[in-house]
Amino acid sequence: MKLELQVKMNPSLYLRDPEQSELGKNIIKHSIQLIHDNGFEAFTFKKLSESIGTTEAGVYRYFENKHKLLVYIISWYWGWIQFQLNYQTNNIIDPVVKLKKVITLLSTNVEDDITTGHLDESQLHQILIAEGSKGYLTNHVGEDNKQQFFKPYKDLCNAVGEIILECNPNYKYPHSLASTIIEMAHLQNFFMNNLPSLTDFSKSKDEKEIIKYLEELVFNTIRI
Amino acid sequence: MKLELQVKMNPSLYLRDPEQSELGKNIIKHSIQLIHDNGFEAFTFKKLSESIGTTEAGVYRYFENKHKLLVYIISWYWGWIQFQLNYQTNNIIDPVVKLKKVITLLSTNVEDDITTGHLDESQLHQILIAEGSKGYLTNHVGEDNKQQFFKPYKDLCNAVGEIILECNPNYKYPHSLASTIIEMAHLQNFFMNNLPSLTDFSKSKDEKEIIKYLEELVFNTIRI
DNA sequence: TTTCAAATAATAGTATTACTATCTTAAATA
DNA sequence: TATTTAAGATAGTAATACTATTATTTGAAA
Repeated sequence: MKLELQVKMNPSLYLRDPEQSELGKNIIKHSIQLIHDNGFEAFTFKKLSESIGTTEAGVYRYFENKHKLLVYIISWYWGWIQFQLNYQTNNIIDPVVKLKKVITLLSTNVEDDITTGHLDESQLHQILIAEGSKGYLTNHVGEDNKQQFFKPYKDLCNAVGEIILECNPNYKYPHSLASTIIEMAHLQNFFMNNLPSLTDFSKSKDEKEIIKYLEELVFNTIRI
Repeated sequence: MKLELQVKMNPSLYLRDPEQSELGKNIIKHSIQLIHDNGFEAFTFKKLSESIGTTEAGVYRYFENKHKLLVYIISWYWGWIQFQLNYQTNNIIDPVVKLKKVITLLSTNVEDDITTGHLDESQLHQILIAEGSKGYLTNHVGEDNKQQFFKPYKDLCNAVGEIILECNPNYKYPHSLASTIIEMAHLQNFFMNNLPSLTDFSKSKDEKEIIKYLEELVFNTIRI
């Protein structure tokens, strides 16, 4: 059985809800494809519209600019990860097992029953690795934050922080450790594949190594 | 006494060596100012040339494009940090003390005798926090890497990895831990000031808190 | 002292990017 | 049937990211 998952998005991110029309869905789908293939810098609304078979103006009716479209995609991803986290850790009592699940979830492309139909979650994971930080590394991060653009990321960070506290209620830096896990799950992957000497995974190039590294880091840090 | 420090730069980064002329030095100086003030996205060679009082073509004689100029600045910064590391840990025997010095060096703007005359190292530190990862998060990271653009970063990562191994010769992930320290020293600072709920430093907004967090993380991880 | 090469300044121009505006057509809805 | 609404088609603009050309200055070698 396949289930459809709807992630609720911040309406300030778009001008017209892309989930509500074929063109909208195509904008998201082709954006993911293009950003994945050529990177965010090379991505333009012109190329996107050509790839869809519509006009630039057509895209601009949905998104004000490409940055908001990127943040939309990133938000969707974090919402999806949040759902996966809840789903996969549901009914698990041991917080250590939970935290291990989280680390694995953040570090790998898990194939799953829960699908969204039109989106390629594996490509999304790759986009997050290479472009995720560009969502907030701007000079307008303050205004974006006021508009709640980063709420899904913060919610996830809080949820992971909660699990950390379940493991060790006295640990003083649950949020920082959570954001460290999330960011490093992606960055060590990027380094492993692109600048391998910044990691110790160059031989195997295996995500499992990243998981082992992060587990050791986390559980030693909180002294489990 | 003030000493002049020359950082040796990769010649593939520039067309004409900016250290060898007044215009060149002005390009670097004003680039740092503009990128610091408005961010890398808003930075253009047009604005830069206007700020210097030269023409766009004048800047293009020194740098092929703004990305190479950014990587130049980043490389210079890591070269300078490498020097600071060697200088500050010189004659220290205890590797734990050394590693603590490194964490402090990466997390703060240390005022120092060693100066470069025309560059503002404190602004550089801010640029690295907000723009550092944009140096390698591109779709041409592979080619840039082949041209050794990231050597200063790798050298630093190796040096930190060496100190980690001095602390615990059996630790399995010295490079990954080193890149984690370097990246997190910057990212936790960015989060603290821009997305504070991703950290546990929101009350004090004090770099010393980041140092404490990283020290605990590192020394628990390597089990000291 | 001349001369000659190199750096710089001044100016112009192009392709692409990041938009905005307008007008028409097609489809859905009341 | 009338009327919104979305989408398509087309045009246009300011800014960006360059390249090219020519003229002027400058400093070092002959």
